[in-house]
Amino acid sequence: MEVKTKQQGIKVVADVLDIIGGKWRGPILSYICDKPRRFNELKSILGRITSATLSKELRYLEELRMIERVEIRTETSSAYEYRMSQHGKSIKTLIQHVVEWGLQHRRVVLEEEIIP
Amino acid sequence: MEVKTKQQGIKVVADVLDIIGGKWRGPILSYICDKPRRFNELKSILGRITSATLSKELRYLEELRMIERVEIRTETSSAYEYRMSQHGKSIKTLIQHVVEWGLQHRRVVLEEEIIP
DNA sequence: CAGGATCCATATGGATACTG
DNA sequence: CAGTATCCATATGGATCCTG
Repeated sequence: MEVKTKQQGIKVVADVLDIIGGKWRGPILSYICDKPRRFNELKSILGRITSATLSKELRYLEELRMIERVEIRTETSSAYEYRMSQHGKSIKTLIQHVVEWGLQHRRVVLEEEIIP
Repeated sequence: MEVKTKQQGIKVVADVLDIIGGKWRGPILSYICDKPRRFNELKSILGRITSATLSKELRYLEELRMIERVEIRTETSSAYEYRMSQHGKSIKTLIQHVVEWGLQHRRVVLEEEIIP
């Protein structure tokens, strides 16, 4: 698979933006990336997200094969955690590229504002 | 400038998504990237965008220092074109990274669907 | 040709309340 | 703890009409 037309490239970019875009999906992925997280753990790290929203976003990221919901059983209890899928892990590098460019962007914009 | 906390990293990512996200900003940048474009040229390439929307998006990308609006004067007429700023050009590489990851993502998701 | 002004449709995420 | 169901607020982009 490769990009043959600009139209296709644009669609591929839109796919990716759908995954890391929106208000929460980027942050959620970035926290799960570090280590598997429990539902309420994510909820408290993320701050102002509601259960309903977090639930929806997690379902969607699962559907996209970015994360997996796994049951953790002990003798006495069971719990769930969310972790990156094998494929999901690969987005970490991309996010690093995004951050790098974003920092450069800030430098440029700030400099222009300091020395107009 | 560097990222010291995850919170900062998340903000930087949000900055970038604001630039290439939304329905039109990615496509607009990608067409201007190739070569300078006129307003109505963009409008017709982009297809279903209205003047009002295109106008808003272009103003915003200018404000972000991604593109520049330049007047082209001849003896008999004047016209405007939009071109990437020096800084704006640097996003091309990032978009390539995004496309590469996006293609990999498609491969993974499609394969899983073919062989469930 | 290159837009601005105004008003409107829809999608995203939020508030609230509830369940096993 | 880990969610779901329902309803709702706001933001993004669109439709339409107008201008120099």
